[in-house]
Amino acid sequence: MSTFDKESHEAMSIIKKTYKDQVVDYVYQLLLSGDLSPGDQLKESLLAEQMGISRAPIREAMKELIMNGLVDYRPQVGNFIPVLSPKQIIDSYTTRGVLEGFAVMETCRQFSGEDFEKLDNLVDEMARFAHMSNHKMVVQVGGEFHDLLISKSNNGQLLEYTDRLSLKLHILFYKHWGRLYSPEEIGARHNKIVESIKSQDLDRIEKTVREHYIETGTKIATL
Amino acid sequence: MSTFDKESHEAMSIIKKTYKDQVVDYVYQLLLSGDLSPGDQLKESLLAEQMGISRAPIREAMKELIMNGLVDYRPQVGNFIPVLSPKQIIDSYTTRGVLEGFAVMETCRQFSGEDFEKLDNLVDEMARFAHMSNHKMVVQVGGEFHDLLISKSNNGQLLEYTDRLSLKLHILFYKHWGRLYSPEEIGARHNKIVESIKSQDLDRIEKTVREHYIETGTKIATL
DNA sequence: TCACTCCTTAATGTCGACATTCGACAAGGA
DNA sequence: TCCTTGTCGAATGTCGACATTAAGGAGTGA
Repeated sequence: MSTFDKESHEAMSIIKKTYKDQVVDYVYQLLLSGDLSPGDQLKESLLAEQMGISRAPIREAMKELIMNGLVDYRPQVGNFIPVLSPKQIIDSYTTRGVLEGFAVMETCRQFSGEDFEKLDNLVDEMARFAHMSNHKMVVQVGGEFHDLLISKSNNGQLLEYTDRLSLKLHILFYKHWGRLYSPEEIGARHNKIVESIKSQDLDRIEKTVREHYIETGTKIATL
Repeated sequence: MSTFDKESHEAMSIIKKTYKDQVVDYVYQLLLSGDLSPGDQLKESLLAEQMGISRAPIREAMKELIMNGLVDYRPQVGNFIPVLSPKQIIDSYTTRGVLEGFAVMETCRQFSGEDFEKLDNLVDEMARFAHMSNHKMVVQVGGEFHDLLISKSNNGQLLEYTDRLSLKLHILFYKHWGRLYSPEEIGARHNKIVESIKSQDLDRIEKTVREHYIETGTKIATL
């Protein structure tokens, strides 16, 4: 039907409508490209000038970035890209491990044979891309892996927090993810998670996922 | 010294400075007093008129309320007090239980004899106030109890989320807390937590705190 | 009666200008 | 030298007005 076509067309072309959303994406790009580094200040006037808009939508975007932990706000002073201490890095990853560990544990019985097949394939892909030093694809496939892990949970509150955390950690540290572990280690570490789910041992699952993230955080914190 | 006196005086008198903070507090009061109920819309123009200020600080305040989960934002439509379904209530309490359960478990060895004395006293107080049907004090002492429980944790990321969750749940449901359980049940439920910490059994501690909150959420969800 | 279109209304989204406040640096005195 | 004080610049905080858009009702046709 034409109605559907129209809707899907709109969905494709007008994904970003308000200036606020464009600003958020712009800042994400600045961070991912390295043009913006921890400690840098985001000056509203400067951003407004660069994007050819007023400060109002800039301020709106700042609030969203603050909510997602990608900007530190100091009243009457300004907005800064956060500089995470080693402990703060570990804390963030630990919290993510606590939340996702619970999510996976709680939903472990919903994983089908097809799901396990997908998970195994994703692990293989990660190891293969790691062997080819294609760090970008390692990160992408790793994202799919973790998305599938928590996809069974329908705890909206928990997913809200895990989404925020994974976004924050992705933006701030994705550059390191591909080089943290050897291809063999990457495969082994993620296989460990899949195996724990297959075991249906609740405590083991939760502990495995938790330690996976704590290990990752500890490693990043020591870079 | 006069320097100290001056600082403490300032800290006492100039707590609320910006209009934004005043708006946030104003909305909290509206919620706590019942003048604002789930489903109600917060119209920027109306709030601005009521407080004699412009819409700019109102919008700033909305962002903070959204971040804390006390306002639902619908683009181009407005800001609404969230209407939580029974499942959403349970999800929120479950998530709080997961986070605080981990926090308490991880710090259980730091509780001193003095801490346990305080915890026991707080439980007694709660039961006593419950017997007197002083629901307000039950809630307040309960807050002190839970604050002490997580006070040992220095995981900033985890505390950030637990603070947001406890604030949200307090604002939305504090009215019910005093009447959920009998005085005996209140004492028993909280004693169970203290006893688990005394046992130093990590799994038991985490499980106890978790179930404490899931139970509470389930009970509130059925009201 | 029902469905569709148009229009009005009221809310949010954005703008440019002004007010306020923090931080740094320079000047002065113990 | 160190501490205090005053000034200045630059950034955020706030304002009132205008632009844009979503929701609901009036009106028309079958």
